[in-house]
Amino acid sequence: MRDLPKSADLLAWYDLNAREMPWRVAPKDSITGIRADPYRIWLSEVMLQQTTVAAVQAYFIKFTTLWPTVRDLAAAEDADVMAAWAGLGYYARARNLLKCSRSVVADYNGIFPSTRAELESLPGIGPYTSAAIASIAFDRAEVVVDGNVERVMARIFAHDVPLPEAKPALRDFATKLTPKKRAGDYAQAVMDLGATLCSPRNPTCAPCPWTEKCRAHKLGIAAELPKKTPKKPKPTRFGTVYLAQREDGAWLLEQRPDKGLLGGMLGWPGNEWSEDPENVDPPISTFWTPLNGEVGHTFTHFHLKLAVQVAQVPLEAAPLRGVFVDASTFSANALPTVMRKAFDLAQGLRDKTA
DNA sequence: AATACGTGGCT
DNA sequence: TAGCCAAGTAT
Repeated sequence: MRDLPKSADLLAWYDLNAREMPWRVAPKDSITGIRADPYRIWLSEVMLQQTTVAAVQAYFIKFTTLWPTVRDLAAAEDADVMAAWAGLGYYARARNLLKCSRSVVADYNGIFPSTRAELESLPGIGPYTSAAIASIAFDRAEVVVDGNVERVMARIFAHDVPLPEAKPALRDFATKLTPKKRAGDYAQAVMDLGATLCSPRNPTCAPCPWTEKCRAHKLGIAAELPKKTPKKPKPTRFGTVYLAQREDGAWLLEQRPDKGLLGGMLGWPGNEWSEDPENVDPPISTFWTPLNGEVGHTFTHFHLKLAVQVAQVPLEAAPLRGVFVDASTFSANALPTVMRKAFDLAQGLRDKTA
């Protein structure tokens, strides 16, 4: 492969244009040997999995304020961590966050391991996150491959094999370009590039430090790459949730099983969501009022239309399922978004998808 | 290897 | 606006 782009050119761009983030060390500090806190890098990288920087910021501040160190997080109540994660999505990440923090405390004396292999053996840390932590927090020369890197490589090398088939080839390209020195800054530089200039829809090639070396730009096909195999259409599933409020204001909620959709999160009792749902007994025997409208929500692999029923129940009411959560303790913000939407609908708040 | 797993923003 | 997309991992 001739005329490869130079990592030094990208690093020079990064030194001037690095985006500020609460978990980041500025390039000038990184150059002088100041390293980011592995705990904060790990936490941010897990939060950033399939999630935008903009969405992560507030959660990161909240988590590091509540739990400044991995020991603090490991000692936290599961329910508090799940509630703090509510709204961020992919809840297995929060469950694995707890498992990982406890493993770091129990097996590594509260000190994050620095090698890629050790990191990847921890819950919730895969090939991308292990390489990101090892390079960014520990200055190891690991090859970091995420969606940004794949897109940038596909364009630089005008590689038109569709994803995911192209993954091995794109990783090989990334390996060729990754420098031994400042690998962490380089990784963050490619990701910044992908998030700003080399964006998915309308890449802004003029200011890119690698334009001249970019084969896709030369061919005028940057915006067409990477190719992707078409996705399957999402089916629509239907369901019903039951919102019961006791006379004293307490709400009837249920903790969902650890496995599966919204696993480990609090939610309203209801039936199983499917294309052809079966009826289920309401969680309390009482007079239920079906609400007008419905909650519309789209998950990764299906659309959901959710009917909502509400009831007021007396103090002595005994639920068949779930537990009453005190009005003083309850916060709709501790619910996953789809459940919060149902609450909002019951409160008469306007739901744009209803 | 293919599928399950959230959400909000952008076009 | 309906679909696409984001710093992936687990199974």
